[in-house]
Formats: sequence, C-alpha cells, structure tokens
Amino acid sequence: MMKGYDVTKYDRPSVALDVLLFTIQENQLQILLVKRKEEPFQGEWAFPGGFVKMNESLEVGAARELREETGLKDIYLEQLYTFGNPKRDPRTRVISVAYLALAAKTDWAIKASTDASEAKFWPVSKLPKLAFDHQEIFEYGLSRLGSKLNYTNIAFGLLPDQFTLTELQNTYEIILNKKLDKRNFRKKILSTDLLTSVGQKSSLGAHRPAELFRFKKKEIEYLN
Amino acid sequence: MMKGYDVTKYDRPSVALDVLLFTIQENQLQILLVKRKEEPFQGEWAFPGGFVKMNESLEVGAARELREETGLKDIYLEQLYTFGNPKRDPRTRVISVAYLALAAKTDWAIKASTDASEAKFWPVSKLPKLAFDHQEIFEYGLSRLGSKLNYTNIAFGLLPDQFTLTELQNTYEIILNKKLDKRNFRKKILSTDLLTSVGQKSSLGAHRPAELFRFKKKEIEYLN
DNA sequence: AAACTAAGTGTATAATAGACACATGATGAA
DNA sequence: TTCATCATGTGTCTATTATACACTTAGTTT
Repeated sequence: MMKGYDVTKYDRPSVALDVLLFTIQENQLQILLVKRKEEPFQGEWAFPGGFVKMNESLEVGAARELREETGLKDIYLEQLYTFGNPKRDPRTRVISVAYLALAAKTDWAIKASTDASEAKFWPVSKLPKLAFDHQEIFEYGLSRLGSKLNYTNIAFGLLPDQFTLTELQNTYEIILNKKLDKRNFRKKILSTDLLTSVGQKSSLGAHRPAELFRFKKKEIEYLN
Repeated sequence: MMKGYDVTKYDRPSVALDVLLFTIQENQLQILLVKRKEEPFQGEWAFPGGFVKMNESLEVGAARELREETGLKDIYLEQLYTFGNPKRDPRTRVISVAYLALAAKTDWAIKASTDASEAKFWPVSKLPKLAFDHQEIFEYGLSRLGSKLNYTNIAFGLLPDQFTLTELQNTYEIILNKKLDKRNFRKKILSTDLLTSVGQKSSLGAHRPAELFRFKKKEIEYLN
C-alpha cells in the first residue's frame, strides 16, 4: 500500500463521524436526533456528528461530537461501521465512521431540557424520515445493539449505577422486543457473574422492595 | 451533523484501504503481504492496499486493490474495522478502512508465481515485522475470522467449490488452532443445513474415498 | 386487618454439547 | 487373489444448558 505517493497530491474524501446515542426512556428504546439547520437535508433529522479533526482519533472525535451536542461524557462508545457510498452526501464525497453510544436515563436528565427544539430523543419505533443514509446506519446500529446484548455486558451502558433485576430485564425486553421469563432471566444473568448485589430498595410502589445490583465492571466484557 | 460547512475548506485526512487476504496452504493459515518499495517502512511487509478513489465505494475499492495486487476477483470481502490513530502513518493523517478477504487455495494458484518477490503468503504463526499499525490490524482480523467461523458459513470463502468433511474440519482446526472431534464436528455441521452432498471422491491415497460436499450458498449466512 | 402489587423462588423436560471406538471400502503390495 | 494399510464414516451415553411453568413473600395502602 501507499507506494511513496505524495498523499497530498490526490483528491481526498471528507471523513465524518456520526453517533447513534441510544437510551431507554418511558419504557422505550430511544435514539438522539438533531434537526439540520442547513442544506442539504435542511429541516430533516440526522444523527449528531461532524467532521473528524486532523489531530484526534476517531473515537475521541466521536466523543467530542457527542459532548458538544449533549454535554454527555464518559459514556460507552464503540465503532459501528464505516459508510462510504460515494453518493451518500450530495455535496461531495463524505465517508462516515458511525459510532454506537449508550447512556442511562439519569445521565441524560442533566441536559434534556436545554436544546430541546434542536435535539431530541425519538422512540426507535417512531422515527421521522432521516437525512443522508442515516436510516441504513440506524438499522445497522439497532441490530448490533440487539446482538451484543446476548453475548456481552453491554447493558451496563443503558442502566444507572444501581438497578433491580426487573429493570435489567425490562432493558432486555425493550431492546429485543420480546417478553422474557422472569425466573429463567434471573437464573441466567446471575450465572454470568457480571453483577454484584448492593442493598435493598423500597419506595416505588406498594409492593415488596427489590434487591439492587450493580455491574461489576463497566467496560465491555464478552461471555464465555 | 455537517451544519452547512463548506467541506472543502477544511483539512482532510487521506483514506486508505487495506486488505487482509487469508487462505489456507500447506495445512496452515496464511495471509498475503507485500513488500514496500518506498518510504515509510521501505522494505517492510504490509497488507496490500491503497487510497480510496473519489468515485468508488469502500468495498469496491478494496476489491480493486486486491485485484490489482493479486489478480483475484469475486472473492469474499467484508469490512473489518476503521483504524484512525492520528499517528499511524508518519507522513500525514491516514485513516485506514481494513477489509477481511478469503480465498480458496485453488483460486490463488492462478497467480501465486507471477510476482513472488514482491507479494507472498506468510503463515500467520510466522509473520515478519509489519509496517504501520498492521500488526494490530492483523490481530483484529484473525480474531474476527475465528469468531465468525462459529456462527456463520464463512468457511465457504476458504474452500474450493467441492470438499470433503475432513477438509472442512481441517479448515476449522487450523483457524481455531485446536483439534475437534470428528463425529461431533460432522453431526454439528450437517445439522446446520449449510452443506449439500454431491458425489464421491477417489484418488488421494490408499483409503476409502470421501463424500464430496458443497456449500448451498456462497454468501454469508448466520446460524440460528 | 385485609387487599394489593411486584419481588423472589424451584423443578421437570427438552435440546444441545462433549466424550469416546470400531467397522468400512478403497488402494497397493506380496 | 489375498492381505495390510489408512482415512472415511458412524452411534450412544452423559453432562450441560435452555425452556416452560405458578405460588409465596414482603412491603404499601386503605
């Protein structure tokens, strides 16, 4: 590769970063979209993102874009896929490296109000028409999230520090879009050794309080 | 994203494509490397690749690079990951989209001789020092290949059109780097419904001839 | 004290994974 | 033609994992 070309001599594409920030609110899986102020696709919804800077890595750039857009930091980010269809941006050649990000509801509460007309969460079941090829990117991201639930601890990114097993099960049910058996779910999740118990939780209704758990590690781990 | 910037105003990184072409030869997993003729890393070994053209998609570009380097076409290609550390190329900012490619030994026989001093297959267990961050890219690709064996039909990319179950098992053993039980392997692979029988094979030694099989589909399929 | 509600718990069955050894059918040599 | 050779091809038993399924518990509220 790169047999001594002067790399500056050739046309170069632009490289963008797009971030798919998923969260769970109101018992629904939601994703952050921003309304575009400019052409192309003015007035349409798109993922937050922007161009990569010359001196930052892709992951740092994705984190920066997300922070600029939402104020969120220290959240889970992973590279999803790179979309490079030459016509995906009508202006010029733009290659987009998409990132998957996850936030707990409580993280987001900090910022949810400030910029509401420009950026908001949308339930994934009711998305508006998306700009560029973002519909395709969305579908890829949703599918990745669903499969990673099954063989990693990725759910830690969507839950607060402490949570009940029922809340964890709800997270799985919402993303996988199907009901799970309570006893089997508990047996399986506890057998993974990903969780550790903390104390008791009361409030939250006229019923028996639930035990609180926490993920032992908040970095991604693969089962088996 | 892209709030009406004039995208041509900003510095842009270069975007390269690198292709990890795996094959099996002499009972070993091998990977294609080319010797660099120019700086940087002159004389060192690297993956075949080059810069993406303005009017081709990433996958088409990766296929083109591979064809230019080896003459191979119509082989399995999948995007692996995008490597974007700002210092990964000492000349300038180069973001590399890495692709995983697989070829059967017979495919390669066509070309193996022509350019031998510049491009050759290396057993993955005995790689030379690699240029750029290609060691890291290699490790990522090898790991991806191993895990995809377990939940897809990706082995079709490494085998000729027809093959025996023993040859298929050898492929798995070489990549996973462990022995598998013959009866269990056959039971499992036949239960997937990925294969179909064709006829009988003789030759190849003084022993009972083996049944030949073929993958029903030569596009990637996921189990379950 | 009684009604309400989500939390919490066990067992039986089915499906899957893993360990393990010998007969078969060609080839080739005597 | 017979016999030795050698990779092919095959079945069962056991352990593990996945799935289906219903009642008691411990707080809160009235």
